[in-house]
Order: sequence, then C-alpha cells, then structure tokens
Amino acid sequence: MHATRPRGRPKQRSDAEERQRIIALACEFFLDVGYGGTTMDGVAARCGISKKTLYRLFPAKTDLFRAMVADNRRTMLALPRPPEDLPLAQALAAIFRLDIEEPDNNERLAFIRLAMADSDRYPEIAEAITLEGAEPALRLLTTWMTHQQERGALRPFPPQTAARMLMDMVFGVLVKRFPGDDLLTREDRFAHARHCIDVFLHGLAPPAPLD
Amino acid sequence: MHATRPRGRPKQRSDAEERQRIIALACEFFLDVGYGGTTMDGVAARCGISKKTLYRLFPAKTDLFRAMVADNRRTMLALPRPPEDLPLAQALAAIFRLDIEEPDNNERLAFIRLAMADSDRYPEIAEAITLEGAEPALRLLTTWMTHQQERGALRPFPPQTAARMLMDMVFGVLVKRFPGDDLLTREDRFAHARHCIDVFLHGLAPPAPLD
DNA sequence: GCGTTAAGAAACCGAAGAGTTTCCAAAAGA
DNA sequence: TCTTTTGGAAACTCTTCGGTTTCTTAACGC
Repeated sequence: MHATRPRGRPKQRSDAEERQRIIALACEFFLDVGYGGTTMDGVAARCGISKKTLYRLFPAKTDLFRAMVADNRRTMLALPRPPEDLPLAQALAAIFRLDIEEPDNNERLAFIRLAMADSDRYPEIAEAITLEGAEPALRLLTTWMTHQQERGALRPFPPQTAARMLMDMVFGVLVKRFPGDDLLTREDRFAHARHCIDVFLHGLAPPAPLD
Repeated sequence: MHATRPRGRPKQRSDAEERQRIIALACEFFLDVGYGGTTMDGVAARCGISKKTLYRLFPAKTDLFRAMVADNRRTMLALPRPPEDLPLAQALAAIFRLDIEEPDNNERLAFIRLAMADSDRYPEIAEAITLEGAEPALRLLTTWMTHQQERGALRPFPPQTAARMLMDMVFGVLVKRFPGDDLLTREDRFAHARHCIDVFLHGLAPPAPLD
C-alpha cells in the first residue's frame, strides 16, 4: 500500500499479478499449439484483456514466451536424487516421474514436446528452452549414471551416451503421437516407459550380478 | 515424338521431366528449412521458372510436398532383410543403414527430422510423411523383432515396443542437435547408434545364451 | 466537475506468403 | 505474316499476424 495513491484510475490488479495471470493462460496456449501457433490476439482474448494491456506488460511475443519458460522452470526430470537403496528400476521410474498424476504430467509432456518441436524453428527461443530443460536434465541423468557405475550397479559405459539413449527412449514415446500409434493412454505410455527402463537396465547390468 | 507436333511453341521440357527437376530442387528446400520455411517463390526462383509454371505443374504447395515425399520413398530403414546368419548387432546396423555415406545419410536425416518436427504443425502433411516413412519403418522393424524372438535369438518381449524404443534411441540422436551437444560428427553419431544397438541387444538377450 | 490514469474495442500498419492474373516475348506451324 | 502455345516477370489479391494507435469509457484524487 502506498501512503498516497497515485492520481488516476487505479490498476485493477498489480502489474506483477496480472503478468502472472497472463503467463498462466499463455502457457496453455504455448503448450497446446506451440510458439508459432500462439497468437497475441488469441492470448489477449483468452485473458480478457486488450492487446494494448498485453503489450504494456510484455513488449513482444518472445518476452511473453521467455517469461513463460522461466516461470515454468519445472524440469523434465525429478531433481531430488532418490534414496540410494532403491532398486534401479524404481529409481529411474522416480527420476522420470512415472508416478505423477495426469494434469501435472500433461503439462510436463506438453513442455517437452514444445522443446522438441519448436527449438529448431525458432532459434530465438531454442536456447531458452534447451538451457532450462533438456540440458540440465541430461546432465542430471549423466551424473546418476556415473554414480551407479562407480557403485558397480551398472557395467562401465559412456555415461552420457547411456543417459541420452534412455531419455530418447522414454521421452520419445511419452511425447510423440503418430496417427497410427496405439500408445494412446497414459497407462500405455507409462508401461512403455517402464519397458524401456527394463531393457535399458538389463542391457547395462554388470557382467557378474552382485545382488 | 509425335507424328504431328501440336501447334504453338513447344514445351522446353516435358511436364514429367520438369516435375522431376522441380521435385529434386524443392526437396533440398523442404529438407533444409522445413515445410513452413519453404516458399513457393523460393522454389520457383531456385528452379529458374516462374510461379505460373510452378503452379501449373503443382496446383498447391501440399501437392509439391506430397510429390516430394512420394518421390523420396527411400525409407528410414533398409527394407531388404539382411541374411539370417548375420550377428544381430550387424543385422541391426544394416537395417539402420549405419554404413551409408555422408550425402545419402544427410538426406535421410533431414527427412526424418522433417517428419519429427513438422508433422505436428501441419496436419495436412503429417499423414503423408507418417504413412510413407515412420509407419512402414516401425512395421518392418516390428516383424524383424518378432522373427528374432521366434528364432530364440531375443527373449520374449512385446515386439512393437521393442521396435519403437530402438528407433527412438537410434533416430533420436541421429536427428536432434542440442546446442551443448557433443555428438556432432558422423562418427560420433554412428558410434552412439552402435552403442544403442549394443545396449538394446544385451537388454533383450535370451536368458540362456545359445551361442 | 476537472484532471489524470487505466484499459477495452477496434481500426490500422507492414511484412510474409499462398495463389492468381496480366502483360509480353519467344517459338513454333500454317 | 498470322495464329497459337509456352512461359517469364511482376503486379495483384487475400489472409494472417506482430505490433501500434486512436477513441472512448471507467475510476480515482482533488
């Protein structure tokens, strides 16, 4: 609160508040139809504000997008390292968050899809997305791989290569939707993801099982 | 040759010939900048013809694209099934064509990239790409998986799931280029692909090795 | 009431790009 | 030469979309 309110008509919401509200709505747009498919007219209409107000708060479309990415700093993978004694399959399931519920997950998948689809086309935003999402995720998984190899839980293998192939497998099916695809339901896709982890762990199991 | 040439100015090339030439040039465009990034003005200029002629031969942009896809029926995978007695790793390397040379491969990768990136955005062309490229490839690999399982060369596992995860792994890295990516050279990527096959085969090896 | 600020509605601008059309020159047969 | 067909150059239409501006009304302090 100000001791003295400024002269004219007061803003209906504070700028910060309004920005948040816009980002939240715009996020749905971006995640739904991508960067190119999102129009400022659409966002303004959806927010029930005029383009004038929208452009006052976000001078350009890229600003809005960047704000959305920054706000949406939810990473692709679970950052908190799961407890060491978990079976590897469960640990990976936790890292890939194969347990979270629909709405949360849809948002995450949409974000990943956005990253994969749009980063080529709009170099301006590619860096934002990649640096916020894909890169940290790959790094996280790589260090996890390294750690498991040091423990002897996985056979020696280039850790980044392993991380990469696992991410490609799991996210590949979580994200992509081919017309003739029969992996449509959440259960199907999560089952597929677990299959990936299964094959992956078998493929990287150390020669002499420790047990 | 016609016995009697039609009245007016003869065409410089036959329509069929000219279509082929246009498709070849347009292909470079599509593969380079994607469907959305390719303009009919650009194609016409590149072909050294006018838009009028271009539109006479291809009434719409999608027609040109479809023709390009059809012409480019080079599949992602090698269709001829490799000889049975090949070691599995070599068989898969052959199927994924990890032996072909740069230009050929670049073309293939560009095509796959196009399929992955643009099929979401332009539903009109998604079906063309998917039906020509991704779907047959997945089917081919699935039958191969089934066959190997029947031979006892692979442990029982949902074959389509297996095919899918392998394709995601291999193509994932062949195609994607993250800024911080260190898999840049052809050798790096093919090495990665072989690693994928290695892990995959270890992960699906039958419990009692036959040898 | 008056000045001042907020904000919506809607027109507007400019650039792209798909697709069309007009104009004109070239090249053939008659 | 006259007619006919090809085809390039370029202007044009139409739509979309990012971004700007104008006009108006609402809401406040004074």
